Amino acid sequence: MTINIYNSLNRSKEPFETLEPGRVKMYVCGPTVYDSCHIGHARSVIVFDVIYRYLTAVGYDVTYVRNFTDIDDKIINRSNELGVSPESLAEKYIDEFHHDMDALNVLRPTLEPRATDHIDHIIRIIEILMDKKYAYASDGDVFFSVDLFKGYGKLSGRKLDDMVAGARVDVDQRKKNPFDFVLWKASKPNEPFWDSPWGKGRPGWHIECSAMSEDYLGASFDIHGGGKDLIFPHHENEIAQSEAAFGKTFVRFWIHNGFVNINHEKMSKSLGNFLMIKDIVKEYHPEAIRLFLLSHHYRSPVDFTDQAIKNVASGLDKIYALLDRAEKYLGSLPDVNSNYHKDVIASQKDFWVLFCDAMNDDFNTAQGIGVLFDAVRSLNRLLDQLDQSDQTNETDQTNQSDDIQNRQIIHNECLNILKMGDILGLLTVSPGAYFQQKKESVITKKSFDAEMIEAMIQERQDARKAKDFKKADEVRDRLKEMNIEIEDRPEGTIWKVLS
RNA sequence: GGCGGCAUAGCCAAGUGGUAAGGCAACGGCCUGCAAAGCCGCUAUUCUCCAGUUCGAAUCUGGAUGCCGCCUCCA
Repeated sequence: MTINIYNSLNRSKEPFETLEPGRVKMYVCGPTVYDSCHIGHARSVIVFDVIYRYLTAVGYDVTYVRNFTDIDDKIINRSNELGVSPESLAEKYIDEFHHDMDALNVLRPTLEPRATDHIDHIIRIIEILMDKKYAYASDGDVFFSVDLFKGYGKLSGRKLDDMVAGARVDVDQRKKNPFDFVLWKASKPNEPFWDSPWGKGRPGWHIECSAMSEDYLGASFDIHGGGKDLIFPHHENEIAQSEAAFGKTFVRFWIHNGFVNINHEKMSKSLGNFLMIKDIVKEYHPEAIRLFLLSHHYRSPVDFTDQAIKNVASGLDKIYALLDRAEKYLGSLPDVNSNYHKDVIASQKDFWVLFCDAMNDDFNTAQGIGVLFDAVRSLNRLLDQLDQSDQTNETDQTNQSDDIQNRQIIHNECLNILKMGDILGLLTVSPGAYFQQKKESVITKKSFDAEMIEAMIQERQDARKAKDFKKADEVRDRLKEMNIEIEDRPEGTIWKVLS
């Protein structure tokens, strides 16, 4: 089995090979903790969450590091505005980040280091760069000299000569080249600072990632990820610093996710259209948000609209409804938490293998979700057939052995579906809990009374028994207006909330 | 100005040389008192347009048009 990954460094898909057999070392740029997380953060975090889950599931021992940038101009500015310390501001948003991501079923990485815990390490790397003459100091600031690093521009495809210096920003006159960037920044009065050989100051933005990745993963590691916007200058500068300091290839595979638009527009401060995670999880099921984000390839842009996510939510209902059917047939659903990576190599092309084929092709979750729905349809079809034969056949010996066989098939197919869900971070609750949760949310939101709904359903049942179908249909129409749909099942009438 | 990306049905979206997955929506059928759910069928002779390479192109090349991102310590 080979996983092909699109490597931003070479702009092509390449077979994934690790530095150490069976081990993956992965670093993903985490948030600067000065504000609440929005849907764009969610996408990045979820994309790499799925990559982490998949690599682990197929048997890799993955060390996944995702940092917090907890010292930075934006944090300082914000804390000044609010009159709180930068530390407490960072702490607050780290808590909120965890809270949001937990709500979205995101697994915690192996390590979540913070920049401020690595100041000594940062200073050491800057000293190495000073010794090697890649860096120069000026008035307490330290800059990296891009002209001296031969590979500068190799990730972003930029050539220093082609770039218009200072096209959009004033050039700092102390820089030897306008694209030189800050490694260490002298602190102004009333700003947080650490002592350094160049005076009191704080790290530049890019150097922290070089320090933390080296600390936990070494000077050379397998995967580095982040949003597309980080390619230049952040990741370009990380490469320059790390490779200049340590003399080794920094990262083998660079993975960058695309952006989220809101109603065809970029999220921006001026438009005021930032969609915060804490707000959308109130409106939509967290798994609907995941399914929505993962139904697009991770490198493509995603356009978030109410209609789009509602459509996806209908699809999620469909999967849970199937699981509900299967659970009733089997008595209980298979346990997906059992160790399953060993059976990845299947003798035939079952849905799990097809799903893995999709994932192996640059983590193509959109295609994988297609396979998931194929599996759902296939299992529904089988259950339909069994329902029909139940009605026509009497029990005899052959039926009993068929029954055992059918249960086995349904169990396996169901397990495949749950395994796919496990990789995508979906289908993590029981079908009963899922539909119950939807009911409760509509009851709370619209202040409906569950007992009232039950009473209406009973009213309709009574009317049906009396063959008063006109009245029965009226009751059903009234429920429909309340966004509630009923289903007459063999075991009784149930109701559910429309997405 | 430099660099990069995208354009596939009513909508969303896979597919990167071998004859168009999947979801949502619509319509027809089975089922049902009628519905709903589920299943079956139907829905792009065709992938923005033009030219080229090829036995063969949504996929490769050149050009046109449209949209978007980065070059601002924005995921």
